Amino acid sequence: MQRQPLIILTGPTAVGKTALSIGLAKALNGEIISADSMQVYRHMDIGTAKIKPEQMQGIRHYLIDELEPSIEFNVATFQSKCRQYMKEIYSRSKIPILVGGTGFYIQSVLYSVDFSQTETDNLYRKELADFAKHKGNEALHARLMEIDKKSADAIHPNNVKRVIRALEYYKQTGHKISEHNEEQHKKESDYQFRYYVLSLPREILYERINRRVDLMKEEGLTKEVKSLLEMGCTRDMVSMQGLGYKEIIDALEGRDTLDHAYERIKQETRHFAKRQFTWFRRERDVTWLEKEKFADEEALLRYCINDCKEYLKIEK
RNA sequence: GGCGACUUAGCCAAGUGGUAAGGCACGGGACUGCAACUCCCUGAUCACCGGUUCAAAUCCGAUAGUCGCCU
Repeated sequence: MQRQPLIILTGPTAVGKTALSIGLAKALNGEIISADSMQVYRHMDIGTAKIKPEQMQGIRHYLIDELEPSIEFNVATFQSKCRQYMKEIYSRSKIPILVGGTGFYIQSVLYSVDFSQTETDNLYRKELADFAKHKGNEALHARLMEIDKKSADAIHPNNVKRVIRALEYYKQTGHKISEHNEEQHKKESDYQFRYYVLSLPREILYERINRRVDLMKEEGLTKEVKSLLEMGCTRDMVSMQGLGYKEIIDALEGRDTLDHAYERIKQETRHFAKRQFTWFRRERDVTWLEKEKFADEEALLRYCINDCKEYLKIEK
C-alpha cells in the first residue's frame, strides 16, 4: 500500500509556526490539524496564542476550539481524533499538515503508538498518589521495582506521575510498560512524511517569548482567566495547567501578585521552549529549519514548499 | 574630608579557625494516556595584597569598590 503523505510543522513556542503553516497549506492544498494540547480548548485564546479566524485565510483547521476547558484532553484522544480528521482530509484528496508544539502528540500519530484497550483508572491513580504521599516516593517506586524492574530503573523515584502510569499499565494489561514501550519504539511510520522543526537562536527566541507575554498582558489575559474562573474552571483541570493560566489563577486567588505572575509566565515559557528543543533534538528523521538562515519568511516558505514537493511527490 | 558597615558562583545566600549549605538563573538530559505536565543532572576556593597560625572565607593590617551617617 502506498503510504499517505503527511507534513509536520513544529518547533518551540513563539518561533513562528502559525504564519508558515498558512503559506504551506495554501501552496500544497493542505488542511491544518493542530497538535497543541491547549489550543483545543475554547475560551482560551490569548494565553495559548491561538490563531485568529481571520488569520486562517480560509484554510480549514482542526482540533482548535473543539473542547470546553472542563474536558480532559490527552494523547490518546488526540491521536484518535487526529487520525479521524486525517482520514477525512485524505478522502478529499488534500494533505494534512500537523502544526503545533506538543511533540508527544506528534509522535503518537506519526508512529501510530498503540494506546488501545485501556481506560484511565483515576481511582487507582489517586490511590497510588496517596500511597506515595504517605509512604514516600521511594516506597511507590519499590512497588514498580517488584513488577517491572526495567521501568523502575528507567524512571526516577521522584517522577511519581510516570511511576503511577507504569503501575497502572501493569494492573490494566498484565504486561510491563517497559516492554510495550520498547515495541512501540521500533515502529516505522505509516506515513510518507516530512517533519520540520522550525528554530531560532536561543536569545532571539527568548526575546520573542518575553515580548509575546507582554502582549498577552496588554490583550487582557488577566480578564480571560477571570472569566474562565467565573465559568467554573478550577486550577486542577488539565486545561488550567496551561502556561499563563495556572500563574494568573494563583494571582487572582491571592497566592501571588499579578506582576510576579507575569514574570513567572515568561520564565516558565522559556523553560518550556528549552524542553521542546530537547525533545525535538532526539526525535529521529526531523528536518531542522533554522529560520535565521533564510533571507526572510518568503524564502523560508519557498524552501519548504519545494522540499515538500520533492520528498512527498506532491503535484497539486 | 571623617566615622561605620559590607564585599562568598550570573543573582540571592549560609558558613565567625579545620579545609565552601541551599535556592534561583543559565546549560544539558529523560519523557510512548495528565506532556504548556512531571522528573533528573550540572558550577566557586570565598574583592585584592600582606601577616598571624600546624591550619583562615573565617583573626590582624593595608588597598580597592559599594552603601549609610556626619562635617
